[in-house]
Amino acid sequence: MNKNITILQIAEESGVSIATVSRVLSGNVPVAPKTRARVEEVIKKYHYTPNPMAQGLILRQSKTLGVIVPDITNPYFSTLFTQIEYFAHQAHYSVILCNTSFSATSYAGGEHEKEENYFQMVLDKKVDGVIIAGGQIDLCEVSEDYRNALRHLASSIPVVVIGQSLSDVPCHFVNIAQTKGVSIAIHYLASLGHRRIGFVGGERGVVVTESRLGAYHSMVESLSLDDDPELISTSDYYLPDGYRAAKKLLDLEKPVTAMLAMNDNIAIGTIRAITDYCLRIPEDIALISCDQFIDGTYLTPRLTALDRHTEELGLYVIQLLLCKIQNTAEPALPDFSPNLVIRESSGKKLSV
Amino acid sequence: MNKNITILQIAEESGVSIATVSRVLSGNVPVAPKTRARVEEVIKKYHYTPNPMAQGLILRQSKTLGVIVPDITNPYFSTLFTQIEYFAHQAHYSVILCNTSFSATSYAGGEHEKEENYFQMVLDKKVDGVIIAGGQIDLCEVSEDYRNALRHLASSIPVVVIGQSLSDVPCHFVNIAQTKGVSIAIHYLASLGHRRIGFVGGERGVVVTESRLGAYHSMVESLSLDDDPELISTSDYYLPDGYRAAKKLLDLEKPVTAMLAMNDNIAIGTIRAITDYCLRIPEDIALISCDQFIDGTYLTPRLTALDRHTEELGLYVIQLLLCKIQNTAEPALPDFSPNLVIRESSGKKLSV
DNA sequence: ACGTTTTCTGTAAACGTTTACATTTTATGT
DNA sequence: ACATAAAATGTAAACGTTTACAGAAAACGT
Repeated sequence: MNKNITILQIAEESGVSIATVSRVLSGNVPVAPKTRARVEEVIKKYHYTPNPMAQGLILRQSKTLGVIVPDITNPYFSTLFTQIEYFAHQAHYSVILCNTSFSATSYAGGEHEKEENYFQMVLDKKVDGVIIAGGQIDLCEVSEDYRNALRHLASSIPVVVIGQSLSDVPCHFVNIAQTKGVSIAIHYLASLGHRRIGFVGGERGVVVTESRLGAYHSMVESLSLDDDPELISTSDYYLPDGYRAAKKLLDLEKPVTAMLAMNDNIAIGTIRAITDYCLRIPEDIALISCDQFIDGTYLTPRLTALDRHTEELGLYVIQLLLCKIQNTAEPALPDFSPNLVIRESSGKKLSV
Repeated sequence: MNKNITILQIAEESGVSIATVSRVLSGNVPVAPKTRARVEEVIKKYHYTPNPMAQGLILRQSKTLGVIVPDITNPYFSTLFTQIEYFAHQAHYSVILCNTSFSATSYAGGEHEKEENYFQMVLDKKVDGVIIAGGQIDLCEVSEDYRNALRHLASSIPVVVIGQSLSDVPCHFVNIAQTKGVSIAIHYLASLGHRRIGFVGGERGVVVTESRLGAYHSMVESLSLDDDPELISTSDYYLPDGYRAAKKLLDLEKPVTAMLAMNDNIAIGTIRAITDYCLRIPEDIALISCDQFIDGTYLTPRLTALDRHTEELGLYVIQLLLCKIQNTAEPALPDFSPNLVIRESSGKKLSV
């Protein structure tokens, strides 16, 4: 709508060539103080900033990043994004957020856009780098199409992926061990005297679920807890799924005394289910959640949960990406071991 | 990292001029079918897509939109964003998400970036349009700086703002009445026999809070309910705030029999507080939330809440913005009246 | 005052497109 | 077959920058 003011007009108004204007803008090139002052004044007067498209064209960079997540409505991803965006902005990058799939609740029909399309999109957009979190990378079996698309993307621009490493794909994979948290939680429950611990929620075929299951099993073995396939009740990651999964556990002949919920949504569903069976938390059933996005302090009961350090992860991946783009030294990998925040829901030591 | 393939190479390989290639790309210009086929083949072979910077430079558009929100971690904004991004993507726009402030919990220190800076940023980025939701616009008193910045932004590109109208600012303001929902909720509670209804949470000086307070008061008057300033317990919008605000109401000498929580977070905090006082919901206190982002079906108790139609709002604003950009007819304003989803927490008719 | 170095500034090409205009090719009517 | 109209294609300018290179001005030593 408004006339766009260009470097040429700045040049004319300050009586120099466009090259000089460009030089005062760039800052690190010698230009006579007197000239610089004059030009800067005119720039200020018109609030001039260089057209990023023209700049991008010649500099071959867009100062734009892509972030690809499945569902920004999920607190895990929005927390991650918040960190990414903050530090990107500090470094004068803006970020395009790509939301590849709708959560079933947020859009009638639960439509999905193929992630591969978004890979191509950010490529076409000429973003300077991409961060990918969640989606197909979280599946144990990644499709060949996805693999190829990711390889293609990563061979053009720096890509940081939060998830399992894929061989032959030149991304920087940041893989957070999901096993430690589960071990800590189970260990804690066992220390309180629990022998039958239910595993609630988490989709099969998803890396997190499977590795957590692995940790669950090895803890069950090493602590000689009840080893019963019925104690595993997986489901999707949303609230209603958790509700159903928990019910399955409550219908067992030999009841569980503790449950490990795969995330806060599952935990809320589980609370609902336990209450429906007129049981109390933690008196009848102890509960621990593997995430803490909702502040467990204020849930009823106050929820014991694992803190996954999502903020630190976000900071790390954006730093990593910027380093890759600017070819500087990579930051050290922080310690992402989760810690257990103990509240009400896990209860006290069982009296035998 | 990879060699970029340009229109020139496509032209050479298919033995035509770059103009012809450009024409087959554009689609709506006559080009001999034989030529078109040949060129298309080469394009496909190289997966060529035009450089958006070069295109943007000459076409004076970036096919990029800006969305400015205070906190993407808040389900209201992430739901809104999901819709916006989906339809933007369908229309071949990508969207830059600007998160102007950190929620106190998501970043140590709770830093804030001035929204005005982001206004300038999207302007510098040459986005084709902007959607603004939340932030200063939600304050009853908008600063002059903000006003000026917004005016400046809106005089350059199409801007859709979800919030109160500001005179002399050429934005399209979408203002959702917050009063209706409150009226419905209070009316319902009154119909159950409640006379002392508490107002929990919501920051003073914020438009939503004040207009809801207005609705509250007029309902209290028209239904001759207890009119007591002590029944109003405002606070911030986060969970711990709701907890504190609810406690204040519970400490009253003459207790409330029902509470209206300003959103789900407040409601969860309120549940926690009521439970801490060893009171039951809804038997002792009925509760209604003004939002429903968490699926109230699975909370304990199942939460009665107002559905604000946030998805529809998202769809509407993105449609609106695209229409403004493309100069097509505006969509009709949908009916955003919230509806009350009645569940457990509001209870049954009081026995007198 | 004059050559020489140093510092500053201007010219012009390049980035990869789109499109008005000119030109060539093809189709049409006789 | 030929003039003419219609259709397809090519040429070149333009979009707004950055920067290598060249040229001008200032600073310096004698």
